[in-house]
Amino acid sequence: MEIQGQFLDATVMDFVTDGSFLELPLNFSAESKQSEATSLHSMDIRERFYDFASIHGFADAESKVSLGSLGMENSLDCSMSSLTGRSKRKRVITSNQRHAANIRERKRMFSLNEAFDDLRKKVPTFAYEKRLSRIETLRLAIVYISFMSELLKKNEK
DNA sequence: TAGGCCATCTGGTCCT
DNA sequence: AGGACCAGATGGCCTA
Repeated sequence: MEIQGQFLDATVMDFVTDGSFLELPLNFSAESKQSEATSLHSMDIRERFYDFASIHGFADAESKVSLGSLGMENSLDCSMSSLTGRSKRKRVITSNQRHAANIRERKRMFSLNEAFDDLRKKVPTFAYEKRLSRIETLRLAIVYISFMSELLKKNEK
């Protein structure tokens, strides 16, 4: 099943980019048509995924506000230590250890990005001239999974 | 030029 | 104690 590179139009991208779908109910269905604009939006997405699914033959076509801006930086460490009941311990670290930690962090971020690349390949997109950012990838994946779950439920009936 | 995205460094906390 | 994880800061690159 070759999904990559065909399915993302500008409307979907806008949706994914602005993140407003996060406010949508997970179970968006044709039966529970809400009058809200958000539900219309979700219907649009859902129909587009249906189109995509039927094109590819696996569905029947019918069928962080920053803490800084809130002035919360200083309260963070007190709250953390008070929550955990631990006193802050100052960790002494040599420059060699710092260097080693930096390398480990780079490796960690590298594997995180590999995972994002894998996810990008799984998420249906148009042959979009611009690759999905990490946040767009996550958001689109959420939409896609919701759509597929819905599809599965429908096919079970 | 501003804003978005990303890589990297860094220090703090969590976990083994 | 030390590695993993996390989030903030910073700087570079790219695009509208």
